[in-house]
Amino acid sequence: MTDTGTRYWLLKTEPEVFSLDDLQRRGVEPWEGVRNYEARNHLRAMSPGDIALIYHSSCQPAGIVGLGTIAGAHRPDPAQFDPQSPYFDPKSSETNIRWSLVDVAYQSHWPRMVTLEQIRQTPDLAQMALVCRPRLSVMPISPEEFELLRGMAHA
DNA sequence: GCCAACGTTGGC
DNA sequence: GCCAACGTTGGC
Repeated sequence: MTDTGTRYWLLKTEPEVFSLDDLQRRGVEPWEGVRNYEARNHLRAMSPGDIALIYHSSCQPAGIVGLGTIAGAHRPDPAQFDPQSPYFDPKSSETNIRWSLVDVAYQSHWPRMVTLEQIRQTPDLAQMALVCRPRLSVMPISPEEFELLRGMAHA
């Protein structure tokens, strides 16, 4: 019997490029441009209905601002085949699809942002890849971490 | 298959 | 905008 429980993921985005407000306006957005194999493997492990914690990076303050849901199975990222795209990858082909994306649907803004600083100051969150692996842009979140973060957002 | 050079990420 | 950390590339 495979695990069918809801899983939790963290997705980073630079709000100057694409923010949670943008996701709310769009409704659903293809999460394109992930070009790191570990992050890609996490995308490929996602299932429809999984929860995405949306994290704003490269801004002041950085932190988790709300939630999305994974809206469909992963699929090839079309940008890898588009020479006009900044995410073009000449080594990708139809028979060697290097990069994947998932579609992310807007769910909610949290009542208050949970900042990176708060996360760092919380001992039970010190194992998060966000802290230990600062350059990873897609990462799994445990149910325990999710509940703790959700509580901080609603405190 | 090692590893130096290079490019990118992301906090500050 | 700086720069440390670190993932990726490519010459050997």
